[in-house]
Amino acid sequence: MRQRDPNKTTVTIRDVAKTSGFSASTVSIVLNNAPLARYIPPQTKARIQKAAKTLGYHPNVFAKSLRSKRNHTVGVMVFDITDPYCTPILRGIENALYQASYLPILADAHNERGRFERYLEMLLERRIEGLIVLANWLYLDINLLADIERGKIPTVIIGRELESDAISSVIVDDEAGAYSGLSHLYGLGHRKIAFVRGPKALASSKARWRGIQRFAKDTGLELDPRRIVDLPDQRNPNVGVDDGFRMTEELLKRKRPFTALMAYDDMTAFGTLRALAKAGIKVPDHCSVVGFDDINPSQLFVPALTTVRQPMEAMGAAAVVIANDAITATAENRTVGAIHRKLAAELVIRESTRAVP
Amino acid sequence: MRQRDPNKTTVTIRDVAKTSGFSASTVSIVLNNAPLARYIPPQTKARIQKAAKTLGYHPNVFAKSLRSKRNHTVGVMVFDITDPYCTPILRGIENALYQASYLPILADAHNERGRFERYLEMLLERRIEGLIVLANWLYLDINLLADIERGKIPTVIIGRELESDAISSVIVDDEAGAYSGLSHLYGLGHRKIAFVRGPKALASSKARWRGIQRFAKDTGLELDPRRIVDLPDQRNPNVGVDDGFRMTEELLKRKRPFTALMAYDDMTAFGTLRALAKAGIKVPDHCSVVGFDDINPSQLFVPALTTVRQPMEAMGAAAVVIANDAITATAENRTVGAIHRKLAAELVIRESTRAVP
DNA sequence: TCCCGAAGTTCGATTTAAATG
DNA sequence: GCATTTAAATCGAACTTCGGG
Repeated sequence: MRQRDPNKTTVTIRDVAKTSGFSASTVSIVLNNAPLARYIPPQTKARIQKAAKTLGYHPNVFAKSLRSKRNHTVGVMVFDITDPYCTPILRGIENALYQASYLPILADAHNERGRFERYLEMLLERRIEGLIVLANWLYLDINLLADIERGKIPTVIIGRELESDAISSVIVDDEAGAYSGLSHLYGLGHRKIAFVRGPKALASSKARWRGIQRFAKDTGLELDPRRIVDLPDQRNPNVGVDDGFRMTEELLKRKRPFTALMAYDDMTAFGTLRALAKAGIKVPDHCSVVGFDDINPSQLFVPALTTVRQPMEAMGAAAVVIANDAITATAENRTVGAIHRKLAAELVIRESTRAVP
Repeated sequence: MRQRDPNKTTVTIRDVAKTSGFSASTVSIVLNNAPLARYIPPQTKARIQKAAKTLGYHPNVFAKSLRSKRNHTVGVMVFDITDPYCTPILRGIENALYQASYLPILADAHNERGRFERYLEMLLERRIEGLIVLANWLYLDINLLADIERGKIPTVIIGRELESDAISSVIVDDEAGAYSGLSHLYGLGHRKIAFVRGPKALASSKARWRGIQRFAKDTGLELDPRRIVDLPDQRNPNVGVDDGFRMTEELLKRKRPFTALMAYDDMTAFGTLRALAKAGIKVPDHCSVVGFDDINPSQLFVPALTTVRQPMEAMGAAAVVIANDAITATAENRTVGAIHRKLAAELVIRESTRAVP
């Protein structure tokens, strides 16, 4: 026999029905403003709405989702939330999601493949409506994409363009960004310029270097191989500083003087700044330094770092727009192809660069 | 008439039942390893498990949650995710949650009250099982707590102890931390020490200052009011740098020489470093500087900042433990009182402090 | 009584088909 | 037929009860 819990705390649609004097169906129709609601007299509507309000009725999202197969939730997978590059992007995602009344479930892969897969599984089980992956560092390969595609979940990757082309992406124009950074140095009169390039395995390293080469070609600037070093292939972004330090010391050891240095990214530039300070070389007086990314600490540094800014919040927002479009398309049974957005980087001139004397 | 969609993509428990040749009930019992499962012969179990695997069966979480009223989700509310203080705590929360197979829903209040309330509403509607609030900055008052208590959701606040005492909290021992920071300076021989205190409205400001006063009393150190300035009451943590800069300039203007300075937090210290550099005062040669927090950029700085470290990851993890205990207690219909944990801060000596010559 | 398995009810909301005046 | 309302089926899984050997 049906036994209702007398001291239950949750109020259901049936409670609203009872106190308003109508059936659950009618309550549902009114409260959701369903098509049928147009036949229902305003008086009835008013009574139902009043009852719902006085009872403090909140529809149970599980029951709702069970039928509608929607839950207004998207998964956000980052590879390392402690990476300062992540946070502004996360902010952009969160903000755009908020506007669209979505809620993000956060997953941090800690740069570990196994953890990524486990999280992906958990997110898929929750029937997230979309997935945004912040692929700043780790290599994504095809296997885990298979999982995503199997689930038919609209997915957007930020910071990396996938070979497969089946998944949408948002990236920054690394080539043009590097071009503008070097152009700034060149405009200040620098000709002997050193470079700490990024890890070879990263697509962004290649793209940024293409920008450098293009500028050199355009202006006739000489790129001396003895003033060029490469960051090793590694995974943990936080050791980027140490690597930047080491590679700059390596550069210094070579005794090829330079009046400016372009670092792969801001983290690397911080290492450079440290190495330069240790060697007694003043920035920007004796040497100018340019970074890439414009992560939060860059503006705090003394001297504040001149850098090429990635529009991180905008990138996060752009990813949400793409995901949202794909989600509504899926809901309406339409199909949309993958979308690839490339956003412009912007040079931010601060204190670490100066005209060559 | 019942019409099953032939090209449906989701596989349900009934599908597993059909292909395994047993009923849905049995499948449920086996797959959840329910109490009744002990009567079921291994052979049956094996067949069911095999069928589930080959079909790629994933139980529908909505249906599950609808009955069990549990969804293994907790809400994590931050006040500003771009604050570098947040991220390590978030990491600690995420990691502990992961161990316990919970997933976090992230909400960022942007330091806005209205946004906090809206998010709280959204989270409550989702029937989150617990709530962790990272209250680093904004003032929380009683109204919004009412909402929380009404929902009977286990809640933990990090970074602030509530007056009401009904809600659990995790904080750092600000007083002892400040004590140890000053003790370090004193041990290096500093006697003329300047202070940039935190905003008066913050509890942590008061606690840290108590630590300072206690140390002064213990050692007979003189606290000269002309070497003390206060940060204004404000909300945005990122302007902390500017305020630190301004207050340090104010200090410099007073012409009361000092050989060391204690800043309210690291952000403030960055401002101090900038002001000192501008005035031609070398750190640590002419002046030592101590911060508080040990946010990520502090170790990157040149000179790297000596600071009092908050165990941020541990604080996040501790909050999860408290929340988890409360959740299981609620599930078992027990009641637990609020728990208040105070974690020790740790002095981290780097490059910004040195013995007075 | 013990073992094994199935039928049926329930969670809370949506929606279709049907009933009422 | 029309306007208004509702009973009943449904979503997918869990749990209680029941029956046959």
